[in-house]
Amino acid sequence: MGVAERREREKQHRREHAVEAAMEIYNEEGYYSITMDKIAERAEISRAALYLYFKNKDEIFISAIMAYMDYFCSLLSDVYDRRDAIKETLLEELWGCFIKFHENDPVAFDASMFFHQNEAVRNLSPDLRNMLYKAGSNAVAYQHKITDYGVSQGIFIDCNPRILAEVIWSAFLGIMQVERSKGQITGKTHINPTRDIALEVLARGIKKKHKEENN
Amino acid sequence: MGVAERREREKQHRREHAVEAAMEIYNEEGYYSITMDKIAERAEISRAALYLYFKNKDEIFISAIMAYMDYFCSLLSDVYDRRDAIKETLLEELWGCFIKFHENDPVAFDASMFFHQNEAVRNLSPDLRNMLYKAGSNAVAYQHKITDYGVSQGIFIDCNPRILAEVIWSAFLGIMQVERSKGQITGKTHINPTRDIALEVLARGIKKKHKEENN
Amino acid sequence: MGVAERREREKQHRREHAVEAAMEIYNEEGYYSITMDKIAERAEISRAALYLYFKNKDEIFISAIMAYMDYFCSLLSDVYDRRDAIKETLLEELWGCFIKFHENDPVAFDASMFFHQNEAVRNLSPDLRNMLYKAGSNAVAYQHKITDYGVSQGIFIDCNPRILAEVIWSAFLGIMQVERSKGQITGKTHINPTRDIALEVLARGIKKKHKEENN
Amino acid sequence: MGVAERREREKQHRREHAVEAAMEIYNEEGYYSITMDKIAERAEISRAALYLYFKNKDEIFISAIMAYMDYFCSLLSDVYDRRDAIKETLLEELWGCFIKFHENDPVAFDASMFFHQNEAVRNLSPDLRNMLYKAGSNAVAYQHKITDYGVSQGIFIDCNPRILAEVIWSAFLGIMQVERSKGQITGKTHINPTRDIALEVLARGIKKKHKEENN
DNA sequence: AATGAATGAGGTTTCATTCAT
DNA sequence: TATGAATGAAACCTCATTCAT
Repeated sequence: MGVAERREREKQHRREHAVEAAMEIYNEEGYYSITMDKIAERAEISRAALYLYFKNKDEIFISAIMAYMDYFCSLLSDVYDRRDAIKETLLEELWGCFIKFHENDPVAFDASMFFHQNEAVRNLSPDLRNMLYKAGSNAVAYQHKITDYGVSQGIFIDCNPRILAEVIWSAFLGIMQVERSKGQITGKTHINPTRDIALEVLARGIKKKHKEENN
Repeated sequence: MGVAERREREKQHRREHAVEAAMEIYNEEGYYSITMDKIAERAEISRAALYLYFKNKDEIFISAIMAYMDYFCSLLSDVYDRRDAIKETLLEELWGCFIKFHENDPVAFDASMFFHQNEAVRNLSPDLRNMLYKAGSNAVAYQHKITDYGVSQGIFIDCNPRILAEVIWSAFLGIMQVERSKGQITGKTHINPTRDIALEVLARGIKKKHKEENN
Repeated sequence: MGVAERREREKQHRREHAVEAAMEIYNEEGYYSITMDKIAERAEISRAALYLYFKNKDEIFISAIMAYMDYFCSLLSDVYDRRDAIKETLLEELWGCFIKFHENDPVAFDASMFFHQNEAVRNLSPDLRNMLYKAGSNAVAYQHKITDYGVSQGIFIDCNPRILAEVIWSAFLGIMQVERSKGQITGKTHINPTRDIALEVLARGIKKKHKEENN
Repeated sequence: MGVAERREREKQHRREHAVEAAMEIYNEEGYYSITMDKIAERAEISRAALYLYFKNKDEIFISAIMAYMDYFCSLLSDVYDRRDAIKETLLEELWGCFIKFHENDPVAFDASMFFHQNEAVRNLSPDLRNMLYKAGSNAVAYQHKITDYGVSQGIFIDCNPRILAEVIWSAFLGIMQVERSKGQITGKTHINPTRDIALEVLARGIKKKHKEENN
């Protein structure tokens, strides 16, 4: 029993090692430079051993993404649960989910986005593509629920909540990508002023002003 | 000389054929599915001949992007030149540049963005990466000039124009990518409402209200 | 002692399980699709444990074949023992051995033939190849004895009994293989008419007609 | 033109080289020991070059088989065309087709049979499997026509010609396989007496005796 | 100038077998 | 005794690029 348990934990460790290795390579050289060879070398196991833990190359990557999407969903879920208490700062809280998601592990965030927007998804096996799609849908659904609430409560401007959610998402994505692309060239990432001003812009545009309301 | 000229023109034709072929493949199958073989077949040239016109595979793609970036710069330049006349709708005009850039050739737009944001850029030869960077900088510089003008004229909120330019750019990028990613999954692209509401949000957030100013 | 005995019996059980598993896979997917993994899974043993019972992969298969060859020899031996009583129908009885051998376990029959005719035998270890060869020789020897008797008794045409035995053997083999190959393509196996007519042809060709003799 | 022609011929040469190499390996080590590496080495080209001439590994082998099946069909077709002239020795002529087929290139004959009877066919791509199937059907059709004629003319015993064709085919196959398997073990192949006696047996069994007819 | 031919380098996956526990 | 874990060796295939003609 103790044996089985320890084994399971070790196995889990190695899986994680492999995933970390893959992520490091992703970060340093990009998705299409990931090879089983490189992962194996970094994780200090044989190439063949990787196939003990993962069915194929894609699964290594996807399994990391899934975990991060779950984390993101939990953030959103938390905000939604506290919606009545945080009514006044709903947009900021929502924005905070993205920020936390990103800051918790920027590389994993990148990777998640990479797979949601990139052509790479086309070449995935149907199984994995489906998993990915479901995880994505889940997160999107939570966002809709939050913006829906914001609109219904008169906190956000009166427009289709789905589209509103997309605008916020888009803005965040765009900012992160611009930052990332600059980071690639200059070597520095995370220029926070952009994010702050973006939130300000969003806030001005999305939130209904009380004054406006009172008129 | 007439001969040399004609030759040059023919050469130009083939280059264009190759570039178009590469773009078609990019659109249909994605960047990482482009192969010299496929380009050669579509362009009806031999694979070896491609190396007469381009130094290597990447150059084919990059040369297409360069041309489109030039077009984008010309759009921005035009707006900048008319800045005094269009002061009132500066944001809309700027936004319009993005829209035109995108609608003129969505595939080329995609491709441009792909290379600016994607890891692929890291694996480019320094030469090409430099060209790309310059073309990008050029466009960015124009955007800065426009937002700079907007801030200085009290049309936009008072914040770092560079960051403002990035926010606009980010928003547009984000929207396009969300649309594209949805297109990949649902088969439908270009849900205009998102773009419209995004502009509205941006406008509310970025433009200084006269009322606000007069107070 | 009781313990040792029980252990031995258990060991024997597991060996049999493994052999059965191997045969099932052979039947469903073919010899070259047999893997230690699949055998282990079906036999509900660990892959490593297979190496406790068998020296290597081939031995599993071969040991099954050996058992079936023994059964075949016993059939032939029985016919030979009754040779005087069944003189009149010697060919039919001989033929019947093949039929029984085949029908008792068509898969094992296939497997036996597979190894006797196939290239696979070349890649066996000398040890195993030898065992196989001896088992085969044994069966062949019995057949020779029977045809020898047939010729000597004037029941069969007067020709080298060894060759006669081979002709019968060949005919049966050929029929089975044609049937099997048709089975692979049409999904139906065992078209008995072929076998029946083959026997008729053989009988006409091999058996001396009494009339002929009396003339 | 001369150039293109010569190129084509050279290409043909190399294809043949590759096929020969594959066949040699087949002969020496068996089908499942054929690897692209070994073929390339023997044919004195690079592994990659093989993919210029053949789509994949199987195609190398199958293309050889197809050629031999065509040759076999031509033999059968010739016999059928001369059927009226050779009525008396129809069985011998038919048998002769098998003999020639086999003797023209025993290895190729083996290979043909291998693919028709072996499990290997299951793992073929549908395309190749289809080609193989058609070539096989063609040969079978010819055989049926010949036996059909034999029965209708009262040369062969009165039974289903399709089955008769199969019996002949089976007999030949069986003989060849027994010979081959002996060859594998003793190193000698082609024990002609077996074939001769087999023909005699078949002839006695299949051909209607004039005496029998006159009675 | 143009191209068919050739290939080196690299990538993913499979599997029989060994070994520490 | 039994097994989960690990791996070396090998197989197939792809593709950007070079080269002789």
